[in-house]
Amino acid sequence: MKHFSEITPAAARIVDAAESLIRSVGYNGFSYEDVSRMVGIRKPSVHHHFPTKGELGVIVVQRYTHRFTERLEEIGRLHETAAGRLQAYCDLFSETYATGRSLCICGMLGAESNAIPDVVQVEVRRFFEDNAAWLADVLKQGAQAGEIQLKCPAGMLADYLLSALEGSMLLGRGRQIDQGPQHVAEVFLASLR
Amino acid sequence: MKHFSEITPAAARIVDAAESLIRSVGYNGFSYEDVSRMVGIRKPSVHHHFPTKGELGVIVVQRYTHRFTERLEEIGRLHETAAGRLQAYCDLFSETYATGRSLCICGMLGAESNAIPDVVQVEVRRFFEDNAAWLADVLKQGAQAGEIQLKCPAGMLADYLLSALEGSMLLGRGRQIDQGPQHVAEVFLASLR
DNA sequence: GTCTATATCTTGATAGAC
DNA sequence: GTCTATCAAGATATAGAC
Repeated sequence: MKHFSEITPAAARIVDAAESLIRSVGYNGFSYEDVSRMVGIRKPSVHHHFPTKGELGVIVVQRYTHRFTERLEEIGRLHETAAGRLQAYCDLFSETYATGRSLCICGMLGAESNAIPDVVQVEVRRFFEDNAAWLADVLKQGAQAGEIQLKCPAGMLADYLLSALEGSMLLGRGRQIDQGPQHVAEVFLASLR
Repeated sequence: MKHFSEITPAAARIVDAAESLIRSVGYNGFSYEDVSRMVGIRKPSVHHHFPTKGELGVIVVQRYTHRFTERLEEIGRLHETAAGRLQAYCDLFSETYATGRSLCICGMLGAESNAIPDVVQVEVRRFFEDNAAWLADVLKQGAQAGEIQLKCPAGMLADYLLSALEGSMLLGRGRQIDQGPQHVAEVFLASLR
């Protein structure tokens, strides 16, 4: 299987379509036919770039995780305080949800975990581990600097915040409302003061 | 469409199977063939009880919501304090997840919201609204009684807790770990003191 | 309530030409 | 890189017998 960084422009358009479809209807909710329609090519042309659906799924998640990681690094550079970093992190989710009630790719695939190829599942897991570790780190640094007070272990709080963010998107979509992760940062940060 | 309370024992076994399948692989992850295998009858026999998949989905969610509501009433009777009620509420989710990393039916269907029949979506929405209202009520009563301190509006906190619970199941499954909603009550209640 | 048989469509995937 | 043609399997669903 090729690496996501080596894909051609034609393949990238397919990955774009697949990413958008997974966000909206999930891995088991879209087909090669859907992708081909969105990109404007025929089904076998999609298979030419990604022989199996599993390979396509893997590339989608790998590229997503890579881009997300870049945003995390950017947040680290732009914000000095834990509160600032956590707020910016939550904003990533708010912005995603604000775009047509889009879910996090890995939130969607996490729910579908039992019904997707193992190779895709592995990538989803990596995304969550990376995010939980990054959040725990931000919380620990903030506590050491005396900016925030941790009433629970940092790892537990990190998991908790990530859960609330992913869950708020799921809830918002399920309730068919525009209110998604917008309040999560507010409530979470209030609990650290 | 018939009401969930009027289903025959044969139909109930089909609903059991469908509920378990939705929990595990989602609405778009199971087929009538899967149901027929689990129940031990043929596909057309499943259609005899539930002509369309949408009708089956509706009955699954209606029964689930009804049972869940009964548990909420029970919690109201058994526990006097807000903390006790919230802890018992969180335990409902923990117990579900502890059973083979099962998700909440409506958490799963909330994610799949864009890819399920409208009639099912309506039921999912009702479940979330009911739960959010119940939680907001518990929080309000607890605050009035002076048991807990609300740093944010009750409705916002209710949504937040529900998000964290649903999200923690999704996260746990995505990370393939047994740790699910167990810590949510702990962290949430700590933030109210 | 359950069955066999069947219809119709969609799905993921391949062969081979241009 | 894209196409037409094709396939085998699976999906939802119906007809009609027992």
